[in-house]
Amino acid sequence: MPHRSPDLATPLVAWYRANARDLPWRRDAFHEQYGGWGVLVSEFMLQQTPTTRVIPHLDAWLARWPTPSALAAEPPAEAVHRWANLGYPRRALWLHRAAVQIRDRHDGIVPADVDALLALAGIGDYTARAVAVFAYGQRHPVVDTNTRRVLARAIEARSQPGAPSRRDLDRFAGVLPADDDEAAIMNAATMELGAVVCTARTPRCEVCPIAHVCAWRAAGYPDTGDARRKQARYEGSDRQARGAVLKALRDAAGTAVPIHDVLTGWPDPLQRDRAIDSLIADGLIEASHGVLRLPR
DNA sequence: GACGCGTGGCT
DNA sequence: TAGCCAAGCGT
Repeated sequence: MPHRSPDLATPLVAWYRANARDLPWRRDAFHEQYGGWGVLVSEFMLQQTPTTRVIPHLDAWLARWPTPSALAAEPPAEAVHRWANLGYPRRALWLHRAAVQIRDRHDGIVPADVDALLALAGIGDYTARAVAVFAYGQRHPVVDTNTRRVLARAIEARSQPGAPSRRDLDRFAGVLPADDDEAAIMNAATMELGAVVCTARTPRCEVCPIAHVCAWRAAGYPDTGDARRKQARYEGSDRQARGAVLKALRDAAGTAVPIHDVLTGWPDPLQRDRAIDSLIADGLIEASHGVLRLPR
C-alpha cells in the first residue's frame, strides 16, 4: 500500500518565487508585447535546444515576425534560414506551418484550447499545454523531461525517469494545486527545479527545496538505471550530412545552389545523395533544374 | 513503443 | 576526450 505523496507544491512554489531565473518569456512585458505567439515561439525553440542558445534567436525572431500572420506571409525558406543553428530545422518548417494554420483557422490569434493547439503542426502534448498554461493561465499538467525526472526521484525513488507516457500527465495533474495560478507556477517550478537543481547528471541536492521529502534521497540515491534511449552517434551520421547540406543552403543566403556544388568532397557520396533526397522529402529544401534552394 | 531528427557546450 | 545532455514531435 503506497503512502500518500508528500506536498511538493508548497516548497516548490516558494522556491520558484525566490529563485526563478529571469528569462525573457517570464517577463510581463514579453506577454504584453507578444502574447500567446511569444510563448508559442519560445516553446518551439526550447524543444530539445538549451535555453542559453534560444534567447538571442527568440529576440530576433519576434522582432522580425511579431505575429503569426507576419510569419505566415513569408515563404518557409525565410523561417528555415532564420532558424540558423538552433538544430532540428524541421521545427522551423512546422512553426511556419502552424503560423499559416493560425492565420487561416483562428483569425491570426494563437488558440487557447488544448485540442486546437494539438491540431497545429509541430505541437504535441508538452507544447500544447505549455501554451495553454503559460500564455493563457489554464490549469493543465505541463510535463517535460525535467518534470518527469523530478517526479521519478521525489516520488518513485528512481535515479532517472522511465519512458515517457501519457500516464505522466494524469499523475502530475494529481499533485497540482487546485488554483489555476498556483498550478501554473508549480508547472514552471518543477521544470525549473529539474533544469537547475535536480539535473540529470550532477544533482545539487544540497540546495533542493524538496530534499526533505525526496524518496530517492531517503533511499540513499540508488542507481535504478536509465530507461532513456541512447542518442545515436552524430559523427558520420546521415543527420550530420543533412545538417551540412542545410547549412550550405543557409549560407547561400536563400539563393539557389547547383546541386553538384553542395558538399563537394563529402566522404560518402551515397550518404550525400541520401541526405539531399531526405531533405527534399521533408520539405526542407527544393530541387529544380539542377539547383537546390530553401522551400518557397 | 521505438526510431530519426541538429547543434554545440560541458565533464 | 568521447560521450552525455538539452522546455519534443511525427511517423
